[in-house]
Amino acid sequence: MNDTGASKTAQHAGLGHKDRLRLWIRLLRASRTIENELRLRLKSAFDMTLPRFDVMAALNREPEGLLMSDLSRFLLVSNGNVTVIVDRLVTDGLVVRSSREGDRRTSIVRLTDSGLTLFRQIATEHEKWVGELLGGISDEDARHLAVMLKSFRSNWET
Amino acid sequence: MNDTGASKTAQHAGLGHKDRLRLWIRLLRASRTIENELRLRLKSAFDMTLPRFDVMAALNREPEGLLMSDLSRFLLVSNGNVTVIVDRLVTDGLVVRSSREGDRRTSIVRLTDSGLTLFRQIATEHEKWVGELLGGISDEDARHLAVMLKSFRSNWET
DNA sequence: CAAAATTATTTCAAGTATGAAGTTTTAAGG
DNA sequence: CCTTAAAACTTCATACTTGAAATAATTTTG
Repeated sequence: MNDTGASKTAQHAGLGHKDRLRLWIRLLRASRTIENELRLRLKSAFDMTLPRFDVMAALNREPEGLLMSDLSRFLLVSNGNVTVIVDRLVTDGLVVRSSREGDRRTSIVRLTDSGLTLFRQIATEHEKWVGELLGGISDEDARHLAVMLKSFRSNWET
Repeated sequence: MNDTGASKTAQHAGLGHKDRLRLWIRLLRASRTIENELRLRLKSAFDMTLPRFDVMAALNREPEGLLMSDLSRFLLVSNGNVTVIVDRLVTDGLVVRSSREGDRRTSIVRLTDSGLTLFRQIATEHEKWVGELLGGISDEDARHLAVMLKSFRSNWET
């Protein structure tokens, strides 16, 4: 089972790289698989796209609203991207931009009432879907995984 | 540490859903973070995009070449998408479509010599980057994670 | 305070991405 | 055979995404 026995502490370059590469590929495939399935279901059940739902979910967490740059940072997508998605949600009446006292560069983005209503409907189903899609992972593993994924970031983000 | 004690076998609906949702969000954030960083580095070091590199990596695994539909299935992206990316790689001389005896609908896609040379250069760096970005995860955790992520899929893919 | 730097956002070109519709070719049924 | 169905792609309209450049407002500095 053990190879050289040096693997566990092989920080001195290159040895664990193959394992990490395999892990990255699996991580990517898992997240693409889930994302594809969620996209399909959102489309067919609610005529909603994933990026729009993501923005609504972020706004739902902050009843006070968020700046465009907050959305960009939180969702890990570019500024220009957020602009387009929010524009579309505004057109659909699900979201509003309200101007802010003291800083005319920014505007705060909030869910409208109908946006909130719709979000809650979708979120209920969405949560079930995720529960189902990740159902093959035990509760214990799920928690373990979540902890690992939470902490990995701080190690290289100077 | 334990709450009710019923969590481990709570298959009867709804209970683990919140945990799974959190896990999904972390999974998505982790993979977006890594993807964003890799995209940046590929661009600045090799003027290469991630989708093109993904196609080249898939082709590298199969010296015999792959059908368009094989690429689509393996990379989990649509047919139309693969067409565009491969078109671009052909234009750049990194890949060729060669027609096939016996079935004129299909063509086999392969790396060219220069495609293979370039891929190997990039892959070396790419592997280091991934090793670095996932370096915060111990070897043991990395293996554990990889196993979990490999098997989760079969549970709902009827 | 005025100039310079910073911050927040939008605009734009280029590149992905999907899913549906269309084309060409092959396989299956009769 | 010849029609029908199926398979493998490509094309197209629409939507998302990035990163760079442009705009506008605020803050910092000399």
